[in-house]
Amino acid sequence: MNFEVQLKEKKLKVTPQRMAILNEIQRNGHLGIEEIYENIRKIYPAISLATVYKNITSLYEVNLLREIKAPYQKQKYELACDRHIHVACEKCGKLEDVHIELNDAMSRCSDMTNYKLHDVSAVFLGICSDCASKAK
Amino acid sequence: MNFEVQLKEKKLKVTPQRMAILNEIQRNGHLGIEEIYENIRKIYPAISLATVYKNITSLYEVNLLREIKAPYQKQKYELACDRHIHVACEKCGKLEDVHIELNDAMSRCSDMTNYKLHDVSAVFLGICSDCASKAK
DNA sequence: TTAAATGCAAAAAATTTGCAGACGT
DNA sequence: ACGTCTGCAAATTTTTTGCATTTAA
Repeated sequence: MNFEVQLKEKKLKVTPQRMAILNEIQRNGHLGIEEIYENIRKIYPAISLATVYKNITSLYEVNLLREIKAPYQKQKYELACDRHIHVACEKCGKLEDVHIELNDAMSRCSDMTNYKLHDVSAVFLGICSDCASKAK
Repeated sequence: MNFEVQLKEKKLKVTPQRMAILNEIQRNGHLGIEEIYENIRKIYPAISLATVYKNITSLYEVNLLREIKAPYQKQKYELACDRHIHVACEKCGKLEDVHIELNDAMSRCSDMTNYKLHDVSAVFLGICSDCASKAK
């Protein structure tokens, strides 16, 4: 996936700050605003937090980014390119992607509520295997 | 469900503010902090916003409340008594409960990730029937 | 009686805004 | 050249904290 092309499609300018944000999120999978800011600052010390906020907002509005809202966690952002859900470890806070479909649940849900549904934000909560083995 | 009893079980004192918060959430289903504060203030003008925050936190910690984190929405709280998921309307912002199980998805997810999972936070996104009919 | 809860005010944290100058197209 | 984007500082908004006082148990 080529960020330059995607940005141009969305009529957003290709600035170094914007590219840095996208690359940073791509590299890490899921990041909060403050983490994005701090990580980019290591390479690009002049970037301003306001710029990060503004970019997250605009990238979010054109659907290049997606918010992840998980219980017990701060808001995080990920690239919006593929659809998936998440698991979160309640011990260590780790968040991971899981590529499963919830289509059957979505259609059951649609039947029950009369909503036209097209997406889901789902986070399964539990204990990761690392934490489970440490606990013993 | 009797809030007094539940609070005592959790060793929390039964104060009028706390009862007002629980009743308010029960009455409305899902509310954000500011809404809880404003609604209670109508009946109980002396309540302080800090008290609302402190109570939400303590009620949340003893599992009487649950956070709902939905994309595009502020954080809301609901009574934690029964397990269910949500649908959100992207047009009008309405949030509704849906009582379906995601057990099959949870076990698939557990198999794929080696997490021991026990809960899920899920919000299906789409358009409610009201908004769908208006759109025509 | 005593530990916990409240309300207030102040502090801290998170997010947004306005604007002049810089930069991508 | 034009309109967008950036960075800064200030303004807002949201959340937390400290503490004296009150209150439930």
